Amino acid sequence: MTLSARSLRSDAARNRELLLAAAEEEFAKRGMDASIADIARRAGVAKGTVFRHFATKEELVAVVVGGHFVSLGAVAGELLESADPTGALLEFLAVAAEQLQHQDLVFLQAVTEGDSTVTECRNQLHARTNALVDRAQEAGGIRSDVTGSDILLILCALVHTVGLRTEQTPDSWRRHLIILFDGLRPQGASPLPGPVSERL
Amino acid sequence: MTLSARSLRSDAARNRELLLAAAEEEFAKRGMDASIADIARRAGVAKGTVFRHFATKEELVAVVVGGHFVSLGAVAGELLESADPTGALLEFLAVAAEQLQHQDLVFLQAVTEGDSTVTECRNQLHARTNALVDRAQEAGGIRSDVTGSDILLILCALVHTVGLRTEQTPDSWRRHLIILFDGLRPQGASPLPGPVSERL
Amino acid sequence: MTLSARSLRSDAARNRELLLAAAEEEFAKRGMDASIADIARRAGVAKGTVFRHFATKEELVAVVVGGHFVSLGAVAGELLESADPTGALLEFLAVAAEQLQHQDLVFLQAVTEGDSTVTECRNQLHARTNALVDRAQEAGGIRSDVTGSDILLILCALVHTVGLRTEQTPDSWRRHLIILFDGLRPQGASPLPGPVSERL
Amino acid sequence: MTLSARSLRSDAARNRELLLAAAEEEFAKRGMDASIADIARRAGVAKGTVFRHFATKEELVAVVVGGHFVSLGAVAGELLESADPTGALLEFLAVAAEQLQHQDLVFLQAVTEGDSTVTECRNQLHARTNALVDRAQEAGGIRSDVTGSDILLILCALVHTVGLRTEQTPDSWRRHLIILFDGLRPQGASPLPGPVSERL
DNA sequence: GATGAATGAGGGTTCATTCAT
DNA sequence: TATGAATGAACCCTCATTCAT
Repeated sequence: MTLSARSLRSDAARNRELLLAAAEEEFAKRGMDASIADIARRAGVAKGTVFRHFATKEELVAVVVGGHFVSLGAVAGELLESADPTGALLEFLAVAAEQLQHQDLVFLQAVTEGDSTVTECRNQLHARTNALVDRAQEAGGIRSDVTGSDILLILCALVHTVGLRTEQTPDSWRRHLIILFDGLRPQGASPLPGPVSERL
Repeated sequence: MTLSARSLRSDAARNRELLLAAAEEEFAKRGMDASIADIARRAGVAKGTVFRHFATKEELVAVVVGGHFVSLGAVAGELLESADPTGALLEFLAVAAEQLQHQDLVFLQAVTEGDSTVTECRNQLHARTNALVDRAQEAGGIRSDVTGSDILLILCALVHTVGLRTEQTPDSWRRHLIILFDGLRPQGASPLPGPVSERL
Repeated sequence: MTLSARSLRSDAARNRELLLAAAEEEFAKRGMDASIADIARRAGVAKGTVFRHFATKEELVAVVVGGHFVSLGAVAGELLESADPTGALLEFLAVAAEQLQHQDLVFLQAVTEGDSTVTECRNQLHARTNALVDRAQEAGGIRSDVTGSDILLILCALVHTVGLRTEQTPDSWRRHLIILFDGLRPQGASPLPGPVSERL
Repeated sequence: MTLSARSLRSDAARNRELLLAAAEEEFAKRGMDASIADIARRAGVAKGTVFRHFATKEELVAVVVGGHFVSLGAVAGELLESADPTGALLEFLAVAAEQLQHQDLVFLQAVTEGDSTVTECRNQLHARTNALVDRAQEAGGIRSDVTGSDILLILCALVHTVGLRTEQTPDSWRRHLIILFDGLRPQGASPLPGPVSERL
């Protein structure tokens, strides 16, 4: 009974994963203009099934975006244990960029504004990124006038351009990430104007 | 008749400008989701008039985006005369960012893919940016492994985030631009992987 | 086995009652717009269970409506024994109105058109109401040109308005019922045009 | 020019009338469940055209319902000039019932709750009906404990049943109207409980 | 050239109904 | 028998685009 109950649910769970994967790809391609119909088609389910799993298109976006925040937060959490603070920050950026390659968090986040679950995930990611930055700064690895918010924002921005150039130079963001990182070095850093807000 | 023909033409020209200005503002606010109806309303003309001037919404976008390319190209052209190559590049970035503040070229460009006029404008902008970069590199002002494409792309990416954070820290891109520029310094630059394509 | 079979059956019977009660309330609140999902939720069962008991939403409506017919028919049956024919009719109307207060039979019946069970129940109610009317007419209590159909129809109509005015004057139908009854008096009654059909 | 402008508008005006007529019929048949698609089809226009004329389904309902209020109000207004107050009230009821034959105002009004234009129309109708009733009462033609609200409500209720019985006895409401009117006679009227609200 | 009415495809969402478990 | 996941038709509504005037 438990088994059958579980297997029933596992079908549903499978659809949920298919839907999230499909949504990920469709949102990556078309942003919020991705249609529920396309997502359903890609997942191989009927349109109605989408709404069984996610009450609203916005909720679907929130889950997708929230998932990224959680996942990035986990990466940051692990790297906070690293013995090499500066290297940890660099690795965080690399891993994060790799992971975000197909998503434009900055863009999709706009839709999610106000969803408390997503906000929470984001805040945690934020806190951890700030911690990573703090440690790198204390170690003298990066300039002291930069914040975690700056870095996350730039990171998202860089990744944003990926989708548009896939066929040509899908890896250009790697170059740009290094330029960014070089811009974070403390030696000879130019002074920055006004602070960035704490929100991502 | 010549008179009336001319006045008609000047009326039409005026409408065209009104429409472009309105489109600029609406696209800035809502991206491609801006509706023709809203643009027409803001321009003070009827919906049908939009299509008399621009066969398609995409064409309207193309003209707006193309306008930005031309305008940025002009800025780059002037700065190519500057006696201070490195300063010229920095200034170009600052002016471009300022100008793009309300437009997301990278985003809107996707729609324009394939429009030959826009491509041409973009190529010119590209060529001039490359020239600016070359001169700065020759002067030893910036690292030698970076291209004009890299810089334009990063610039657009940074500006992309502006719209979403208007109320909080509308100027965060200024901070990020400086970080970018610091990342361009030749001293101790980390090696970059593979080249970026020539296309913007 | 008998035991478990029986317990299953009584569970099913219980669910059936729960569903009918839930349907009654939901239909009262939202008419035919009440959703199966809401009814199931209110009854505390799964959606699928609704369809095990009632093949169709229409069938569920038919059973609910039929139940009212049966119940009203029973009331009429009892009152046929009364020693005061005119008082019996008045009481019938009062009791019926009270009972229908939350249901719009005339409305819901439209959906039931053609269901033979409901038709049967309705015919019985009809017959008994006609009998009540006949007796009252013989006793000289009400005008002779009115039929049971007239009265049932008017009754349903009056009750129909109840739902819409709940907060304001939930009892206005009591006033209207009396006006109706006064209209039934034989003294000085105006002649009525053409007969009403026998169907409710 | 005025001519052409007007003819353009007259096409639109024609569609508007076609739509209102179609809406009238569809709402009569299915109440609020009438679909925009059906209304458009019946009017012979595309779905989108409905929304050009009426921003919302509710607005369409409001216009239809409001139209009835206005029209009934006009009838009442004329009859207020009559030399025979009691006859005027009877005629008002007859004309109103005739006109409402295919509409269930009480039902559709629920949707319109809160629309200020409709409310205004309804209030005027209300005021005039009250005036008709007052005059009939002063003339001793009808019982003194009844209000215009009572009468309108009953009238709508009676008419409500029409639609459901079209094929059988479409005119049964004529019978019921007379019964209602007989119930309004002052002689031997039974006392009515609590007052009805002023709102229709 | 300009207008704005008309079109119709497509979008998000709901819901009765079916069916595997 | 009961469950609840899946389906797909239908709904209201938006919007780029066309066209008669």
